[in-house]
Amino acid sequence: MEQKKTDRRVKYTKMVIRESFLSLLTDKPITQITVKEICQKSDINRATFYSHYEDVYDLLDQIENEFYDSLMETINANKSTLNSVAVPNDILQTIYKYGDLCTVILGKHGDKAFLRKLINLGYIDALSSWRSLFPNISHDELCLIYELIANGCIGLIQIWIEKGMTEHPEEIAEIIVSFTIAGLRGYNGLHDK
Amino acid sequence: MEQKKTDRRVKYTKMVIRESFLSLLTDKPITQITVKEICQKSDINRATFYSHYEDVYDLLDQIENEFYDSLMETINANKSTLNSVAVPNDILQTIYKYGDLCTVILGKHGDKAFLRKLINLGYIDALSSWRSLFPNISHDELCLIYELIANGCIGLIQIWIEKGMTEHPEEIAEIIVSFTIAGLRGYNGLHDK
DNA sequence: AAGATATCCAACAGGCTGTTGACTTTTTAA
DNA sequence: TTAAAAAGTCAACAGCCTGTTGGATATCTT
Repeated sequence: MEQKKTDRRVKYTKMVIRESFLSLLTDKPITQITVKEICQKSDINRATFYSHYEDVYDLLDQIENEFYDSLMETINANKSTLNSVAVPNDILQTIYKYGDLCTVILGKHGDKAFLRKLINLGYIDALSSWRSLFPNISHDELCLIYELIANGCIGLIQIWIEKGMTEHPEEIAEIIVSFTIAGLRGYNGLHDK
Repeated sequence: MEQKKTDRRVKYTKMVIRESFLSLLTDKPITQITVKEICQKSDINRATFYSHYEDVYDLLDQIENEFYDSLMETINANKSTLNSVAVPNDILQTIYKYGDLCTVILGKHGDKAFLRKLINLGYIDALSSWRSLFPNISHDELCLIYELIANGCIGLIQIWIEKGMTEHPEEIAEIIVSFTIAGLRGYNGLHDK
C-alpha cells in the first residue's frame, strides 16, 4: 500500500507500539490509555511515538484501516456471488480469521463506531433488496428497521466475540439473515399515517 | 429519596452545574468535557464542584440514576397490565416525556451503556415469554437473538431521538414489538447442533 | 566507510486534576 | 437577633500527561 518499509527500526518500532497498545486495550478502554503508558510498555521514547502517530486515536485508526482494507478485498473478491448472506458472511468470516485482533478492537473495549462502519458495508445492498422484496413496508419504516438490525448485529457480534467466537461465523450470519428476513416478512407495523 | 435539600445554595449550585454539563454534552462527548469547563460555564468554583461530585462521570451518574428511578416508578405502576408491549411502551413513553433530558443523555453523545440498562428492564420478561412462545428455538439462540434485539432497540431509539422524536413513542414500541415477534415466529435458524 | 535516517534524551510550557487552608457569605436555629 | 453551622470563594500546590524541540547517539543502507 505505502512505500516498502525497508528500515527495520521503523518496522520494529511500529510493531512494538502496536502490540503494547492492543495489549492495553484488552484491559481498559482507549480513553484511559496514555501515550506515555504505551511508550513505557514498549520501551520506546515518547518523541518516537509522536514521529509515527498523532495520538492514540490515530494509532487505532491505522490498525482499523488496515483491517478494513483486507475486509474490502474479501468482499470485492466475492462480489460475484450475489445473495443476501454473502456480505454478512464475508464480514463474519474475516472477523473470525483475524480473531485475535478483532477480539481487542471489536470486543469489550472495542470501537462500536468501527464495527458500525463494517456493518454498513451491507447497507445499500440490504436496503435496496428489502425495498423490492417488501414493497408494503414504507421507506421510513424500512430505514428504522435497518437501524434496528444494524445495531443489533453490532451487539450480537460483540457478544459472539466476547464469548470467544465459539459458534462458527456462518452460524452467526445465518441467525442474522434468518431472523431479519422472517421479521420483515411477518412485519405488520404502523397501519395508517 | 435523600434528605430534604433545604439549603437553596446547594440547590442552586447543583442546578447550574447540571445545566452547564448537559449543555456541554449537547455539543461534545463526555470524554472531552472537563471539570474546569463546567465550572467556568456555571460560574462556580472548582472546589465547590468537588464538594458535590467526584468527577464528571459521577455527575452524569447522578443525573442518570434520577431518570432511572422515575422510569422504574412508571413501570412498577403499570406492572398490572401484563402484555408484551407494556414495558417497551413505558420506556419509550418515559423517554418521550423527558425529551429534553433524554435527547442529551441518550442522544448523539449519549451513554449507550445507560440506554442498555434501560432496555434490560424488559430482559427477564421478554426472554421468559419468548421461551414459552417459541419452544422450538434453543436457549442459546434465544439469548443471541435477545442480544440482537436489545442492541437494535438501542440504535433505533437513538436514531428516533436524533431525528427529534417525530414519531409517537407508541409507534416506535410497535415497530420493535411487531418486528421482534415476526422475526421469532418465522425464525428458522441453526438446524442441527 | 559515509551519509542518511531513526531513535533517544532531557527539558520546556501548557493544561487539567484533586486537595488544602484561610476567608466570606448565607442559612438555620436557639 | 445573633451565633454557630454550612456552603461557597479564592489562591496556591504538587502531580500527571501532552506535544514539541534541539542536539547527541545509534542503526541502517548503499
